[in-house]
Amino acid sequence: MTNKSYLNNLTKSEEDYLKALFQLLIENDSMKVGNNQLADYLKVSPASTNNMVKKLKTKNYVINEKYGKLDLTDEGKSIAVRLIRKHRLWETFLCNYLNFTWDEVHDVAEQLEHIKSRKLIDELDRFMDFPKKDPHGELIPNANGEYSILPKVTLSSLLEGDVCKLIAVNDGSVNFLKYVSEIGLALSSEIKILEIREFDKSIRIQFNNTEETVTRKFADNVFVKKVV
Amino acid sequence: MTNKSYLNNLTKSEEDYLKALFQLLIENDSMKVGNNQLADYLKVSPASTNNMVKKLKTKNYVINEKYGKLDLTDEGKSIAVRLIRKHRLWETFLCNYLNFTWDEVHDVAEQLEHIKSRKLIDELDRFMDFPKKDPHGELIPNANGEYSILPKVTLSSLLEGDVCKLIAVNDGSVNFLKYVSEIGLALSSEIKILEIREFDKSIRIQFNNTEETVTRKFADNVFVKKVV
DNA sequence: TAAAAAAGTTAGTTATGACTAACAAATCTT
DNA sequence: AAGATTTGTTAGTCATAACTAACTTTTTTA
Repeated sequence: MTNKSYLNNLTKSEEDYLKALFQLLIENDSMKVGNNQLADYLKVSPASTNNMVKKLKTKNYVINEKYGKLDLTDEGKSIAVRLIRKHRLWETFLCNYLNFTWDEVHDVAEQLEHIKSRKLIDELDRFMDFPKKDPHGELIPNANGEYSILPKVTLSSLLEGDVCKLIAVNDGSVNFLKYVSEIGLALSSEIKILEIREFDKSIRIQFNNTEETVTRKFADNVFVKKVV
Repeated sequence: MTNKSYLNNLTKSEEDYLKALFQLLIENDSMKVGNNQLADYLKVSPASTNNMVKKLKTKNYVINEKYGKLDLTDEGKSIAVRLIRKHRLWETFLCNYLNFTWDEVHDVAEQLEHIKSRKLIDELDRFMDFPKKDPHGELIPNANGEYSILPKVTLSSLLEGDVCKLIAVNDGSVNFLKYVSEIGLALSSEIKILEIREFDKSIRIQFNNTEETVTRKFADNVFVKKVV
């Protein structure tokens, strides 16, 4: 048996930790995720995290030596990817069929991703005709757990005069997502960098015949593909 | 504020107890549901039930005096009805859109009914164009919690020569549901009672140009509307 | 109606997964 | 390299919700 992770019966908490660790590992380019960092991310005390890490270590999902950094086993990764698949498929369903907006989907998808049924998620995938991307532009892992990661070029990494296309946004903050829609940005919008102000690194951009000034922090959460 | 029950934050367990009690009260014609009966139904020890009943009493969902029978407050009923609404809408979705069969839906719907989002369930309802009945023939409460109960005439209560239409089946047992589909019965099937055998109360029935003998126990779980 | 059975309750235990407080190890800083 | 800071660990507590075992009340039935 190569991979039976989809029939493991993990608690909601265990799943949350595995997914969080997976996402931190990606954000940090697979290097050095610490216990407290994970605690922070999950808004939980370091002691709780330490406990859970021990548990997940005995279950062979997490690799960690005392006072050392955290990593996931292949099993652990596989579970995390399945959770991300479920999360993104549900988000897609909520947006495309149930009239949810960008900023409303996250909380509900957090609940739905813990529903245990292989058939449910694979049928949902089929029902939507195997979507490739979720409403935030993130790639959806397929039923075999194959997972590609979008190369994350932030808007803030570009230079004056560059032109790019919005391919994804960070879905961590409801307020950010609302803001993005309010100013009229959407996936695939073409954005031109007009000016980067030295003083506060704020950026004047142009899109859809509009001009707008955004902060550096904003631009850090917008992922783009350079066009020119 | 007349009714805000949909924003109460109950645990999965609390919800399970309320729904179970509601269903037992209906089965027993609203009379005399006991602690141990509830324990039995939920496959849990009487001590656990006793504990939870106390908790739900202080929260004003359950009515019960020491050594007395159990009942639900209006609040309690309202929560239970919302759970039943969610359960039946999800079952309908799974059957009609995700290729689930009769016997596969129950377990997944048990999980889905605990997802907390008013918008999710109301939009799902709209998406399916406000279905009236779930795949087992049971009525789906509407968004205002209005709930009608099917008059439950069992197949076993009819007499020789009667003709009836199958309107619902008990969804408690996977094996029963599989059996129903296997012999070719479905909602709206017209059934004629050919003979009731005195010896073991087994019943010879005719439907779709087939004849079949079913047991009394089987007939107890098939709900019909008398036609002739 | 008194004994037996059934139903309900209480007390005490367990597992999960949070928490705080106190402590230990590792890493910065100068 | 020593002290300070950050990071990680341990011990002990709490709430939830299950359990068993022992006990009490109610109901049945002989």
